[in-house]
Amino acid sequence: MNIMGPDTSTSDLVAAVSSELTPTERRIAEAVLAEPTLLAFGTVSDLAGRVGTSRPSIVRFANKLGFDGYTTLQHHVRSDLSHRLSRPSERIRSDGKTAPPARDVINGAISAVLDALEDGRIAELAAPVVRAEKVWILSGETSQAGAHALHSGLSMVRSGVRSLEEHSFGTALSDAGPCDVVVVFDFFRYRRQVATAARVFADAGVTVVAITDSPLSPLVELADTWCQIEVPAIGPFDSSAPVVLMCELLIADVAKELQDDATNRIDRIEALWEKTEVFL
Amino acid sequence: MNIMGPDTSTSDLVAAVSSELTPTERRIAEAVLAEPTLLAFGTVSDLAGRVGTSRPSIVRFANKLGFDGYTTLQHHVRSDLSHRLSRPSERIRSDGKTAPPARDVINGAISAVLDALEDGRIAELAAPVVRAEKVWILSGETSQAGAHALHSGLSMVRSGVRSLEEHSFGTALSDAGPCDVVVVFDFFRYRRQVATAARVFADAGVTVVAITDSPLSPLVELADTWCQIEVPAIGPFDSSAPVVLMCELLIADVAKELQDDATNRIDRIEALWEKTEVFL
DNA sequence: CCCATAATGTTCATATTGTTACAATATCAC
DNA sequence: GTGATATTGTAACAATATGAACATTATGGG
Repeated sequence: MNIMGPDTSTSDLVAAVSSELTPTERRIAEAVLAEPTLLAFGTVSDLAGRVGTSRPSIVRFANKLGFDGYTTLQHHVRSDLSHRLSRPSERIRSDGKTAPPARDVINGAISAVLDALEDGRIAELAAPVVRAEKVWILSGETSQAGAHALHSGLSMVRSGVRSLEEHSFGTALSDAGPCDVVVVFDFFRYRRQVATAARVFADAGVTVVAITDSPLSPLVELADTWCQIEVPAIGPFDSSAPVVLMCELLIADVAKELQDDATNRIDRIEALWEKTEVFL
Repeated sequence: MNIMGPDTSTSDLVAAVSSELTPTERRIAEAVLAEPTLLAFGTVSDLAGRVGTSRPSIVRFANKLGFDGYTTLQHHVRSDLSHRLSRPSERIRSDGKTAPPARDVINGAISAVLDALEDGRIAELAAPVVRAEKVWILSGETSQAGAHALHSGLSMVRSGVRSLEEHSFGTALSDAGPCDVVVVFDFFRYRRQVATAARVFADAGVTVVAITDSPLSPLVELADTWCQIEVPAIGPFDSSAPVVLMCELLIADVAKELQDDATNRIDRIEALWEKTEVFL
């Protein structure tokens, strides 16, 4: 018998025993996780057919989850499902009700990013990054998440990507030239260091791509291209999710432009990973 | 055969023929409407027993609704139900012969995060982080963005937050004790290093909080609490935006729990920034 | 009241279900 | 290799499902 409560979801059920699953049982688990209604509606034969195994294997799977048969497991799943159906919070019907405001703000910001970068807008930002000899990344402390995402992603598709730590501005700057590009992040409470560093880059002839939250940002006047990002608040902090998303879209576009160069690079990295067995 | 489309709800179905229902059929209709899962889950006998009638009456009821048997009616109800059950993020895939637009996939994943962490779910994840003496953060190369966001955010609200770099596992591990918590990130192509390191933590009695993409993840069995995150693809890469968002929600909740401690800490950091004139 | 007809219940054939016991196969330590 | 063990598939069975033909009961107009 299963020790877990009556309201345990399918995922939790599977999770509890995920380590001791045999190969076929794992396939069964994957199937029922991918299509949750299979367990609730399907018969043993249905499942066996779907997974491509025999009926007893399905029953044994149910046993391993802690039930004394498929029927019992199905009962559990069904009661859990109808339980969720009756709860109003699980709005399966229409989203007509009041959605929590935080949710709207976040969704809005994400949508805004997708809107802003539709069509050719990403390309405008990506173009200099594609062409650049070296790509510098510059950010304040609060917008590091985006910078970090950009750095690691961009490194996958091209070489010469370098992040600027707050202290090493000086040494790094001496390497920068007019064929380079700097991507600068800064948001509302604009940081002096970032702004001044960006200016130095600009003066050195480096193309400046700015990611910021307002046309009034000090970065905008320095920038050759720039992009506005809405920064929603999550609790006491600013969310970097929109920035991260933007960076990822940018990376994808750069990869697309670089075409073979990028894929070759990715393939090499992948091959290296395979060889050193980093994956399970 | 029924003339209505495949997505007609149960209520519409009975409404269409409500005028020509016999008394017992009407009772059946009432029962079915009162408890929608009856049709989806129950057998003919179940329903007959519930309504207090004979099995053939149920079949005839199905016929009157326009189906050629109970089985067909049940299929209809089930497909309608599973359609409604599937969250918007999944609905996209099911519709798709054409590849779903990136926008929807991303929005879906973001919504899924917000759904998954509704109610008290975040609190469950946050609680150990609040209580912990030290908080370790562990992640593979591809999920660094989330780890980074968590590290920098969490450092704002509490002390003793430490990230694990891939090389310094050994030294760091010797410091970890049973009062600590480790937050582990890993997604689909699960990395050997992360899994083994997590295991070492778990064996040392450290509370393991896992952020991963499937209950079948190797992290789940080690975890005391875990959280499932959908990882959408952006171009050739996986997006970390959902993970980042999740981390930020987590941080906000930890901050809320720590209340005064956190605000004091934030104030001190802010004051320091002011004094060193980091802002413009 | 009586009959025609609608409504419902009973019985049964057939198919399919879930389950168990057993055989075959693959896996792995030695 | 070889034997022990774990994993999966096959065959058999009792129980149950559905749907159809038939029997029964209720209903309402003449």
